[in-house]
Amino acid sequence: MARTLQARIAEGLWKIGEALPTEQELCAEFGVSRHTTREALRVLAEAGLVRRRQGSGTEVIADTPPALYRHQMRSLSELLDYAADTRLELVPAEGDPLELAPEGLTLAPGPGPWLAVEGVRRTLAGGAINFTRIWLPAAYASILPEFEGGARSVYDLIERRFRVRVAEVAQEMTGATLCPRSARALGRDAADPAILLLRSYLDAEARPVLVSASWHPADTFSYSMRLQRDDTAGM
Amino acid sequence: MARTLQARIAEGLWKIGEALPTEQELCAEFGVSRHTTREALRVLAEAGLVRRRQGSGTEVIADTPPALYRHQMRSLSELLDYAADTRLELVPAEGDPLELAPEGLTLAPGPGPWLAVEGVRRTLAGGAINFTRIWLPAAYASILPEFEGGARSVYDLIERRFRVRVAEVAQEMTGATLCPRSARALGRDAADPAILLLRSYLDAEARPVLVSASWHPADTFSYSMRLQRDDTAGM
DNA sequence: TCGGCAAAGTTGTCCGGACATATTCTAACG
DNA sequence: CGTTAGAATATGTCCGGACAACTTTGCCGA
Repeated sequence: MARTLQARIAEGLWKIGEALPTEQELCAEFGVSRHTTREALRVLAEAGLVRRRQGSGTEVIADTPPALYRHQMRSLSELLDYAADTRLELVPAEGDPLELAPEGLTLAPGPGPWLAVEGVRRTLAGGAINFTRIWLPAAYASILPEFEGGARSVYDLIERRFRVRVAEVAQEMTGATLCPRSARALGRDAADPAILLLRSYLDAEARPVLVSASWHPADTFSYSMRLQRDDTAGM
Repeated sequence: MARTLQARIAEGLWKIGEALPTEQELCAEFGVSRHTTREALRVLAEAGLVRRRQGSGTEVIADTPPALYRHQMRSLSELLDYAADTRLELVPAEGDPLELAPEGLTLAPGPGPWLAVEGVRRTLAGGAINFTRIWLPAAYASILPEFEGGARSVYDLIERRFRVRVAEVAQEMTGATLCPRSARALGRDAADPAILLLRSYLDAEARPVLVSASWHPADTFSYSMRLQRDDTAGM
């Protein structure tokens, strides 16, 4: 039954934004109980094709199942293979925070001014991994003294102290060269090739909670991920 | 009820690998109908905490909900921002396929020999994006004449022709330099910095369907992704 | 001892009903 | 004409039951 309904949606019998027949009408058409109809609609909702609202009805929100491949991880520390045993020591960045942003990074003018801090992420043995610069709303500045660079990350600390919640992370990698500042911090040449990794941590309303940039020397950069195919259960 | 059961699993009342009480026993303990019990177990199964098997019972497979953050995409072409308007022309690679594998890429000895093909991916305007080398089991060689480099990708073609299904993609990016072969193809210097992207397309039994490596000049490399937090529905 | 078969146990699917809750519509009232 | 209270409508949650499908177990016969 779910397959039949999906086929109908796919061929446009009900278009996106339109309402599906009510549960009772579907029961009558297919000659099944409400339980069976609800199960079919549940599958469609889980596949992201319809949205159900109590009292209002069932609306089509997509005509093809989205998200065929997914990459999932327990925590953001798995985003890069930052082993848990790395340290980051942060100091205030010199200069205008907005001027320090690399090309490609736009700091949306938030409710208040931005604050920039920076430092080198190292293994416990002391080897440099990257040079990181973090921008955060100045309202969150009070967490910085608490940050020891150990287990917790800056965004995690902000989430706990300020009752905000990161809902989405946008990440971009580009090829670049080390800028003078990062080259100095890493003990390398400013012209050395590097991978620049930009990240924006956004809350549910897409307001930035934290923005970061990290420069990785190209010869030590590594990133891996596994994507699993999602067989839109039940259909 | 689902929350209660999850709490019990989290505190180790039932350990990973053990069986939960049967539906009937849970009904008796909570004083609810089987319908309600099944709904709670369904939520746990959806969260990835238990696995249910008809006739056998319900087994604990994790004590904390996995996958807090997920990255999902409609198709693998979104893996890299290969706009749809790129072309890849492949020719057989010279030499022993196994010898051509870059460091870090292991070609598992499959049921038969490997075949290697290679080429340059370009925009329709002709600009070079990367140099790609693809290894595939020689049994799939017959699809190569069909590959025009247009809309379809090689793995898609193999899926359609040979009734195999890619279940998982493992991807790794590392900093590197262009090798002599790729430098020649791209018209650059072999010492130029590059990002080497290795991908393995695996079927459900983790057998490789296709393996690829692509060398991207660092100054034109770009990759972006968005991760969404997943609030383990219903709990 | 081993294989096969039946029985018991467990989850999957389906039925029909009842009430709760959220939304939308409508008609009466100010 | 605008507002509001209530009715109608829709989905959410729950009950109790029946049978099907699959797995495991144990008994029995070869």
